[in-house]
Amino acid sequence: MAHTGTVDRILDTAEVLFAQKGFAETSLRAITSKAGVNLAAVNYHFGSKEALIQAVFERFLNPFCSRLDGLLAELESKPDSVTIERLLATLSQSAVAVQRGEPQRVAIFFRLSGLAYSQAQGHLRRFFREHYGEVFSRFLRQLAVAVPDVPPMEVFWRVHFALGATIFTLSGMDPLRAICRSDFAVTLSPQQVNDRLLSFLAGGIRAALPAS
Amino acid sequence: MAHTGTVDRILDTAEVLFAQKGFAETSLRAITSKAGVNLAAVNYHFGSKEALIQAVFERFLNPFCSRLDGLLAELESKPDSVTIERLLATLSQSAVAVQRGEPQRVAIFFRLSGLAYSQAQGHLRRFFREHYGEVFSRFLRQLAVAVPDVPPMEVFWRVHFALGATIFTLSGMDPLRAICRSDFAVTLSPQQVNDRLLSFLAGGIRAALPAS
DNA sequence: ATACGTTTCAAACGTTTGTTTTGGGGGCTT
DNA sequence: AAGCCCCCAAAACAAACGTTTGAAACGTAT
Repeated sequence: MAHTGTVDRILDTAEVLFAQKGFAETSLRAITSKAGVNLAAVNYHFGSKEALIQAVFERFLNPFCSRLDGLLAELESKPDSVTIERLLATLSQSAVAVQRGEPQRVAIFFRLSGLAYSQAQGHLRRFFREHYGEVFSRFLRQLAVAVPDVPPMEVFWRVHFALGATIFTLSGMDPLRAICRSDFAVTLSPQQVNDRLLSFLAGGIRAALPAS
Repeated sequence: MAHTGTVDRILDTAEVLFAQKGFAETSLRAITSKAGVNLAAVNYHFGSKEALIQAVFERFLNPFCSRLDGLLAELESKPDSVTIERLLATLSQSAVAVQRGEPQRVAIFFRLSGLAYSQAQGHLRRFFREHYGEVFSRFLRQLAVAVPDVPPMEVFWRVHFALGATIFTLSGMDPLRAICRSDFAVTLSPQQVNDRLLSFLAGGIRAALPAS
């Protein structure tokens, strides 16, 4: 860990602080002082705070999406074995693969995604859709194949329901685990929480359609 | 609408602006100028910006929770007819009941809740738990009765999964409906989205437990 | 050793933020 | 009328923000 460059030290620190407190609530001074670099380094290397935020996302989403894209291409070659569980596992696997070392990196990633979604900053939503919209559509098409008895539009909505549950859960993973420990005297690992989430999502996606 | 007091004009405006842009991103000057009141009025009537945020939530959550509490008390008297669908409908009904007039008020409410959750600031989370934790526990107990084959701890987790899906969906209700309209040429009403969400949640809560 | 492009640094810039101050009007009661 | 209390308004306050500046330090190639 010693002797990493200024750019990476800024990204490492910003990623954690953004996830902890949000974008507007995290000042460049807090980032640079904790990272041990000069205040002006952010504007020098990234141009602006907004560009730094996007750089944090890119460092995560680029390897995640390329990995996911590759796995989805594999699945497309054998379409009869595509199930909800396998698709969700593919997502989970892609997220885990890009966290080099720290296991809590996935939680940070989803927490940031939740922030990006809730803070309806126009620039971030555009950024997401332009850069990663295609992979998302690909995943959506695969999922529609996996549940042929659910119309595509219903799949669309249910994927967003599932996305919300996922982001929300992984955003508040640690506080929720603490509540679970104090209320039920049971300490779940993040992996166990993940398993529970996945079965919930699969049940929701497969649920009976509402009587229209 | 004419001639409302200064306090209510501040609350009405703050509620909308907070939901649109977040707490930190909304300045007191933006609120007061749009509300047509003096800048100092916020600190005079509420004491601080933080207190204003809490006041916005209280105006929503107090009637909502008292209404929900009454409906839950009714349900407790006849415990054999308690189902997931009825409990979820009770929630939905309580939310709709406290929106006097504007139907979009519920969306604002959930959007604010999502913001409060994602901005993991201690003061809001404490505030939520202290003021409304008991009603939430009551709802949780009722739900555990409705699904006797799901252990209470699993119910706890699934409720939070459902909460995430709900907050996320109602937070981004309008953008999601726009995407649905452009991708599928179908315009869903908020009520129709709500129906779809409820069946998704019921399916998730009832899903098969993960093979531990 | 000199020159050059790149990176770092301390300092300051102009804005915007939440909050406080000061003073001036109504509407009461005594 | 005088005193009191609640509310409003304009101005000023100190602090924090993102950003910019100009010079110093760096490594490297000529």
